[in-house]
Amino acid sequence: MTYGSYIRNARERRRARDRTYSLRQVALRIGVEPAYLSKIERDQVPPPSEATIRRLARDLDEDPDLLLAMAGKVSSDLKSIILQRPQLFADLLRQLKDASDHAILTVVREVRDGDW
Amino acid sequence: MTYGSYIRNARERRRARDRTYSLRQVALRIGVEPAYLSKIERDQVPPPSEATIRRLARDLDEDPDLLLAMAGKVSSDLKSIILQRPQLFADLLRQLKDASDHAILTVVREVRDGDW
DNA sequence: CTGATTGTGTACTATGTAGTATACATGACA
DNA sequence: TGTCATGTATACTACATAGTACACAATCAG
Repeated sequence: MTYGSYIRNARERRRARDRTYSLRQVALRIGVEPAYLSKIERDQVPPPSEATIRRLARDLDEDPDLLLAMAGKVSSDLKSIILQRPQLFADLLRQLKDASDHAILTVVREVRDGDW
Repeated sequence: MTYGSYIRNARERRRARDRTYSLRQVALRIGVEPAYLSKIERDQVPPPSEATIRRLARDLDEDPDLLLAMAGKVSSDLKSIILQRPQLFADLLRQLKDASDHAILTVVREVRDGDW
């Protein structure tokens, strides 16, 4: 599923319960022109900026990291974490590239619970 | 140290041993105009594209991840690793944000040696 | 001392990013 | 049945990115 159609789906689902989730009203709340949001939802323009994606995620109650990923973007806070120690994290990520989800989750838990 | 001055330093060091590391000749080898490389080394322009940084890193035998980081960029291969599983890696990186270098290295080794 | 090489100043450009502004046709609904 | 909200088409824009092209003064090498 593309970025645009995912957004459209998410919005329409909410709209079924809450009429304030029309394209125009969402656009108004997140601070963009309706015409622009329309084009976004039909993939007629590239996905918007990180800031706009975040406002959209908040309004639609969606995971910002997921929405950003669908837009082909990595959250800027993750970028700056990597940029602090680029070689270390480069190694780590390349190691984990082909690991299973389960394996990564195990690492996450280990780090969270471990006594470093 | 800034991106530009780091490059200049690295190049001049090499040049002491190898006269083919003049600004002009490096520029020629990596495929940019000398005037542009000159501006890069004096931080008169923002750092070049990822592709150009990689060619520069190769020519100067420097670590591309480090050079990219100094340019404020995250390697596109790391990005695509994250984009495969954005939420998982987002959790992991945020967990490791304040971990010690030692702790991260331990994780790297664990993943490398562990039987997943 | 001269010819090549070096680094740099200045001007310009193409493409991408991230949108706005206005107008319009359609459908809901009171 | 008029008007109000909805989604969309079209045209335009400001700024950033990633450079090129050319000229010029200094310097090094034979």
